[in-house]
Amino acid sequence: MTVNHSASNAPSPWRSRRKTRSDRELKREAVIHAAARAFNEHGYHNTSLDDIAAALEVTKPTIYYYVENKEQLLFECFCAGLAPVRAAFQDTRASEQPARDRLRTVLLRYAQAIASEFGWCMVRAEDQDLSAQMRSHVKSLKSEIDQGIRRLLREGISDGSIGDCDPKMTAFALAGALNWIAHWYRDSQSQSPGQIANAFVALFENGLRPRAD
Amino acid sequence: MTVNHSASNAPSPWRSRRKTRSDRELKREAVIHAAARAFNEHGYHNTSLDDIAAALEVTKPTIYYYVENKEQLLFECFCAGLAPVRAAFQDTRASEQPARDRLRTVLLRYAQAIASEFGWCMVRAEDQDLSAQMRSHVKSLKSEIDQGIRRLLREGISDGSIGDCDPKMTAFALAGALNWIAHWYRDSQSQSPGQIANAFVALFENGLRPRAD
DNA sequence: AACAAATGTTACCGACGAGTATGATCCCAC
DNA sequence: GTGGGATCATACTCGTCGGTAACATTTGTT
Repeated sequence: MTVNHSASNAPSPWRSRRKTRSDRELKREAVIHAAARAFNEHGYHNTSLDDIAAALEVTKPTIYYYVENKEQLLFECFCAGLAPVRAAFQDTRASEQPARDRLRTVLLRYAQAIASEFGWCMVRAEDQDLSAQMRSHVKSLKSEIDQGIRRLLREGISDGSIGDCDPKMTAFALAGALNWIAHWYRDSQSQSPGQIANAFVALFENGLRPRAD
Repeated sequence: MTVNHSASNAPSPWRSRRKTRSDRELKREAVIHAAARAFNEHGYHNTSLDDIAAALEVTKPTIYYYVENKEQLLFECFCAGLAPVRAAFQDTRASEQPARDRLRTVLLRYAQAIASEFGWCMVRAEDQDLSAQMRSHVKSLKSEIDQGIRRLLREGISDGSIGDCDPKMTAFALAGALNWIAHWYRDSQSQSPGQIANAFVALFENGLRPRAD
């Protein structure tokens, strides 16, 4: 399947002729970004490296000049999307708020990450498209997120800000609801990622059962 | 990637030599089932038709004798997994319970469907691996489920069994949490699909905020 | 016995796509 | 102005895999 990617906006750094020292890093990031867009739109297997190259107005070997292979491309997209989530966890570690509030901010940033161009890669990477070692690498990163959520839940149960629940199952439910955003969210949607996250957080906090309140 | 599928149990109807009239339909279902297992384990693109054939101790053209092409194979898996969910909706339509209880039973059966061998196909089908017309077909079926959930939510808000919420966002959150089961659930897990579904339903109904109750 | 339909197999084609060998070009240092 | 590294294109290899044509075998029917 050959696809016309010309619709992508964000012009590539190739058309502008300026030579900085960090030029290379910029271009490398542009490659990752283009890959993310393409994967997001057509899926990993339905995106050829020629497609990505064409989106950058470049040829395939150029891609290989900045990246080892297609697999690493997916991995880099995964990491790019994951970084802000890890940062969110880092931030909450310093906070003194009750765990439920810290969890809320983490989920908010998580939702925004999923709604980003890297969201699809974050959700779909690992599966079966990666080599053994990269898969385990991704797996450990994902597990880190999962454990972080579980920890916040346990802390919440301890400090009384969260009701009694199974941290493992609850973390799965939370992550699942958020990850699923990558399957239906599109930029042009009416709702912003922040609004979506808020709606989700409200649902998870209050539940569906009507409150006497 | 060539994979050894010999570990699959469920012996294929080919080894047993008995000739019923519905033999063909049995074999066809066995093909679908084998495909589902293979897709579930290695992903759609990483599963060749030779792999599926090998799992059935048969050769590739035999697959084509029962199915038009690989795409239809995925579609059939999707339908096979979806059938019990539609049945669940059908059943609730006759019920007189409050909407929250009807929703609960639907979610329970939905979770069990996702945890089945067809779960992976249900979640992952559509995306970009299908032709235009099949994709739209799958899309409408999925939309039907989505609308069904939204309707139950609205009815629950009306009859007072469900608190005020945005039906669209809530349906997305519910479906996402449940669909995600296909990404982490494995047969040998400690929790049964029913237990998982119960935990999820409890979470969604009561929420994380501690109840005065 | 003989034919026809149903079932499968062997052996192939053609396309696509990841990855590479080789060389062209451009820029900078000296 | 020249060598050398950085950057990128042309043109290719090569394996895989979906799909098919042609043939074999079995079975039910008359």
